[in-house]
Amino acid sequence: MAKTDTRIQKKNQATIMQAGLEVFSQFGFRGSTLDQIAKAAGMSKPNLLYYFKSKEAVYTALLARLLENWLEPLKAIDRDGDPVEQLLGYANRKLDMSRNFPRESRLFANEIIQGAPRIGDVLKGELKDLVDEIAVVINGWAAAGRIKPVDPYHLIFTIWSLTQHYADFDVQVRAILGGVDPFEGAQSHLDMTLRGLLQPT
Amino acid sequence: MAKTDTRIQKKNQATIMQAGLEVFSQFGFRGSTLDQIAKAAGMSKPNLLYYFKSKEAVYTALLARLLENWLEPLKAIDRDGDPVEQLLGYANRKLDMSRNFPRESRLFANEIIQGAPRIGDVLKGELKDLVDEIAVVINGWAAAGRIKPVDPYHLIFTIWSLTQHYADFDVQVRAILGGVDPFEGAQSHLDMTLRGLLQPT
DNA sequence: CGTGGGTTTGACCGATTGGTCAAATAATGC
DNA sequence: GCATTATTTGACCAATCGGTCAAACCCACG
Repeated sequence: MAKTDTRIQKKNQATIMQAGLEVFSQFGFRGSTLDQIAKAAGMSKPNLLYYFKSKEAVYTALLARLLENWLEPLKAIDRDGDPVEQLLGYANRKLDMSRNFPRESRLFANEIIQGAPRIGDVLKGELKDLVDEIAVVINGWAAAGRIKPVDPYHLIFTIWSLTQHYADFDVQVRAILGGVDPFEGAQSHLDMTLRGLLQPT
Repeated sequence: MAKTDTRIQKKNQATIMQAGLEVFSQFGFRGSTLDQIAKAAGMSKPNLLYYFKSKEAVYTALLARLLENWLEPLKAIDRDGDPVEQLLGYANRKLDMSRNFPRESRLFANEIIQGAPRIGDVLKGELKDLVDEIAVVINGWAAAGRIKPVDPYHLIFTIWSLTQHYADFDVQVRAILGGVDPFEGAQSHLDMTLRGLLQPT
């Protein structure tokens, strides 16, 4: 029953989620309409609802998939690696995600700005636990003198904001840079910022 | 004709803009409804439309007021002052705005994320000109060895993202910090980050 | 007072919203 | 080939959307 996903089912579900990502990331949940998503997916509204039982179902499916990819880089930090290398590697991975998946970043940003009504529990649960754990590691690094003493939580916020900014505020960044590719200079500037903050003198 | 704004007119216009800020900053333009705003303003929908001729009029009035306050701190940078002091002062002013006017920040964030359909011209015009001008000043500071050599544009983006993050992602920040006040540690961490990036060795 | 302006709102409008349903169509297994 | 199932959609629904309008209200000022 649950395993009978046809080729065509998989394809249409993927198409719908792609279309939903496009629309939701631009207008947020309440600002998006099923007609918009159906049109972007190239199918009729009833056909869309044949695969997802509601607008909310499309949205939560997108959020669920997103959260997996979102937490992954944080988990990938090597607690036994070189501190500066690990933290810069994490930041660069996040920056790559902003470059390659800007719509996912904006979908997430929209959800948070609107008060995270659907993922507040994840933030206070899984995400907080993960950050708490990393914070202990970072505090250990600082205590050992391997990085400068920093507040680990605000360090994490710093990395998040610096990287996601290029996806979420893409329009503004490009308006100011003119024709220059934002990600060209972003990476080296990000590295420089974090090195200045972390590297022991 | 244009000067006959009664006491009650001023009061109701202010009430409506307050309510509009509350609603728009949470749901964006398309996700907000006139009924919501009218209810938040404690008046009927036709009464609201007696003071603003459309939903769009409320929104653009809010954006116009916002943009003034938004550009002001950037203009206030003293081109002849101490570089590090001026840049840290600017960052701290922006952080104060995130603390004291988080809804304004989220209103702006919503508009940008959604592609800035109503203020794209301001971004590419007035804002870009202002940033270009500051960039020249910063490059001058760097050339004189008064700050480390940095890309002035990405430096500005850094300040924007670091400060606005605390308003725009407030829910996430508080979810992770638990009961701790975010702005407690934010300011010193921000200062440390920028000093590490700017201060010549 | 009372009257003329500014103010407020209930009722309503056409358009759009999320979602349903029965019927038509396409694919699949035998 | 044919029947069965999966897929697709036009037509439709109640609710909500932004906005209108005429009538009621209120409040100064003579």
